[in-house]
Amino acid sequence: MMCQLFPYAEPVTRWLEPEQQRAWRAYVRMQGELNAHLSRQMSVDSDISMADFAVLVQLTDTPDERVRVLELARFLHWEKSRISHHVARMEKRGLVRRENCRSDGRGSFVVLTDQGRSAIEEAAPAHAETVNKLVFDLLDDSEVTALREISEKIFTRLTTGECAAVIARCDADDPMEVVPEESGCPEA
Amino acid sequence: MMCQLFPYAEPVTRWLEPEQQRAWRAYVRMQGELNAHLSRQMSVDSDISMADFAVLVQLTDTPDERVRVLELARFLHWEKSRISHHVARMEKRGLVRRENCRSDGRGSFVVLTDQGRSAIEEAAPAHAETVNKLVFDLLDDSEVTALREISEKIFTRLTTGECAAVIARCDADDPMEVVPEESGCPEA
DNA sequence: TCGATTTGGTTGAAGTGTCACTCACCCTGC
DNA sequence: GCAGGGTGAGTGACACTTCAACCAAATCGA
Repeated sequence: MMCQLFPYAEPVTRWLEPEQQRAWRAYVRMQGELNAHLSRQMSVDSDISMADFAVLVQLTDTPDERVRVLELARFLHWEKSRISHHVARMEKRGLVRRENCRSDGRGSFVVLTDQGRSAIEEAAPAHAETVNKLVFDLLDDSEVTALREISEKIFTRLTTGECAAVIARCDADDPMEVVPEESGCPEA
Repeated sequence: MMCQLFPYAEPVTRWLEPEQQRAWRAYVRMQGELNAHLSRQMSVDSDISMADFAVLVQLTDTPDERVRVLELARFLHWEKSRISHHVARMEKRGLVRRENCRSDGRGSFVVLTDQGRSAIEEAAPAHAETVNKLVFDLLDDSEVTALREISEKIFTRLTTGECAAVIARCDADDPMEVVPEESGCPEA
């Protein structure tokens, strides 16, 4: 459809209804504030960032603690250049290390270092505690379920059909894994 | 499960329960993807960013389309240096203009320009349409309400008591929240 | 009245994310 | 084999965010 911007071109914009408007404003502000708070808390409790944490979680979730760069990008839904830059910075700090892939000359692995492992082991408990304090201590079971369902709906919308096509980044194999994973371990 | 990363340490970390875990992962991924999509769409539909949009919304919401710099920071929950830098960039692009405050020699106003006004008028309908398409078309009334309530709870938690104090940035007079003083001054 | 402190705002440097581009390698059809 | 296209990954430039330091005007306190 064409969202026309010109008054004479029959705008017919679908603005938000009042309750939607309230919900949207509330969500946007909460989300911004929560992100800010989680990052800040993470860097207070440890010397890694949320982004570092996300990378490290993926690595520790992998049996041999090594992941191909693009696979990392797909897991995290990051652009490959972002991964590349970020891994370079993490490597400089000793959290990970790169290794060549023998079976594919183009590829390379990101490998967890001892320092990286201890970094995430230090950060994870505090992060989980923060998430509990800021989110789950406030929500009853039905709200937790609602949060999950709403999030899944929107996420699915974003990663299927036209939206996914627009993204068209690294979504080669995204099976929309709603992996229960059932562990209680920290997350990304 | 071997999630006890500090088996010998007594802190007894509160990990997330399985359903919380699922909800959290879903939320985090949704939120990241939604942000990315909204930004991308905004810059496709117009030549401004989400940050520009936020600033312009505040300006158009104000009767005389001029706001003091720090007031802007408080509304948006941004740091003042962020506002300062961002306004500088927007000024360079002609979206806003600075003006000295005559009643307070230190202060300055950010003023909407014609170009800024037409920029937001161009961007707003498409943005509303995007939000509808990605969010509200998928949710029924009870879900919208749930989203608002959950968001408000978390936001309130973030902006009251110890959390707010930790932030301690520009929260002088935020109309939204009443910060109870009783929490003392948590420097840790 | 005058120094001390607070407040409004800017600046510079460093870390981060994105875009567009490049390079090297892999694979397929011929 | 080998040309051409696809894929894995890195790079540089630029936009954005944060932090700490700074400046000048305003205000406070004795």
